[in-house]
Amino acid sequence: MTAHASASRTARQRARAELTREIKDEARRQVAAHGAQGLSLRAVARELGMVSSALYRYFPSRDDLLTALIIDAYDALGEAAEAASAPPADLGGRWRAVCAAIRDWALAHPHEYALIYGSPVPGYHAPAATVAPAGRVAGVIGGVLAQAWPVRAAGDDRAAARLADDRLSQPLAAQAELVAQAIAPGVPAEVIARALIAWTQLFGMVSFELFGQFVGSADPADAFFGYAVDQMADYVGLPR
Amino acid sequence: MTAHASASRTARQRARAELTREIKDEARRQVAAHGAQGLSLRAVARELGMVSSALYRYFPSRDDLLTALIIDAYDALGEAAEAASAPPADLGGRWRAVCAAIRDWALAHPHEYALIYGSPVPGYHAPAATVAPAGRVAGVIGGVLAQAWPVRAAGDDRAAARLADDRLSQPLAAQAELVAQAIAPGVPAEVIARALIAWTQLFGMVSFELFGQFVGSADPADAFFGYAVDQMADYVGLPR
DNA sequence: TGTACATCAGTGAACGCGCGTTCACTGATGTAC
DNA sequence: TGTACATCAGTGAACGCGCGTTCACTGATGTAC
Repeated sequence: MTAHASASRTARQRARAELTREIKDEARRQVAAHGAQGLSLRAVARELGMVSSALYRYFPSRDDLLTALIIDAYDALGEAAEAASAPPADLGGRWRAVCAAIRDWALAHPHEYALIYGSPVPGYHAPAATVAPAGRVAGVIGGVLAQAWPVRAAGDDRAAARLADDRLSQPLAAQAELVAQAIAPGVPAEVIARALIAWTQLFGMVSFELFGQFVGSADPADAFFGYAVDQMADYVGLPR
Repeated sequence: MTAHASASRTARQRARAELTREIKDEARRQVAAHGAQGLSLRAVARELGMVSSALYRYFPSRDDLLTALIIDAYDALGEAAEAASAPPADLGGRWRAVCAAIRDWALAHPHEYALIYGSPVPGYHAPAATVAPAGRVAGVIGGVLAQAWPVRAAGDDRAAARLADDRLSQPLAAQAELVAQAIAPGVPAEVIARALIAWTQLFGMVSFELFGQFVGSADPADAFFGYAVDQMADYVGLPR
């Protein structure tokens, strides 16, 4: 093993990384066009000008390729949310920016969104490797809350009074404590419980918009989206 | 045409109605087991002991059979919600009962729930015939609000004060008015807007539970579900 | 630097499968007179 | 009530398709000495 060979990647390694990327890109294109079940190894190979069996050098099965796409989708959405939560703005502004980034990403990549937040693909079970990237968005929301809490605890606002009325059942309190430890240290369980509501509302709303459930009510959804994000900011105690 | 023939159904008509039902039942069983894409006309026919081409006497294509299942699923969920909203209980109790009924139905029929509230089946576009049954659940929620509003408008509670702070943008106000006209006459747009939030939160929460997004946080979801339903009741101004 | 060997990418053919849909047909059920 | 005809349900064979995955292979790239 020469110094050169160990330090830099061989041509083979570069080619492999490149092709792995191209396979995923083409697979993503197919998912974008026809949904998860429209992903076909043969079609990917065809499009890339290779023989279908060659793909097995890169992904051991169709499901593994799908898993890679799922992880990438979680990562892409997580990255968008993280970028939107970057500090310059005030805390309420960051919450709004994160929500908008999530919605925008979902609207721009509807089938990838469906891949991760839609109904699970029957017969496919997400392996453990998808758990960490799936948590990135939750981490961003937790981060905003964790920054907001000390500010709020210092003040003596209306919201704090309302919060005191919340009574969490024992199991919920325990779950909320664990969530706080994981993504929002120092934030009380009552706030976490409210954040879980905001979180489910946000994704419920985005899914409804994407999946066509707003036809006849909040369609187009822009106005309602902005309203809901503001209301939820208020609800979890973020400044307007 | 004899009086007999016109009044009662012929054996043929009875047989046809019966078999149509059996085909849908078997199709539903397949969707329950393998999801929407696991629905195969050939497999349905096989299970019913007939030849696959015979199904075309009952449904002109696979998509039409799927549409029938979707309509039935909306109707089943709508019926469950309607039954739960029946009067004896107080208004807050009815809201809770409706939410619980929706969740219970979803947990009992996860794949049918996914059929109607999950990601749309790619390549399949729901025809107009699905719109009316899809609105039944919304109608139930609207009904509870419509009954609650006069009671609340008469009293002079904290919630009414909070409501006055809500400022709806013009497009949202217009959409909310239309919704009110359709399912909750007399209820102000501000309450409708809040109900839209409760509605998306409810289904977002149910979908998250079903699709596995609560792993690591609100799992099992019972405690959180009860909490969220209470919070949302409060939020839309229903009595505890 | 040059040679012998090991590793790996990509090929091409094949296996075995299930699917939706069409079509000409047989035989049973319903209708009109 | 009985007969002639029309309607309709179900059959069986076929069309044409695409899929995931395996396997023995060739030839290029990388490694050790």
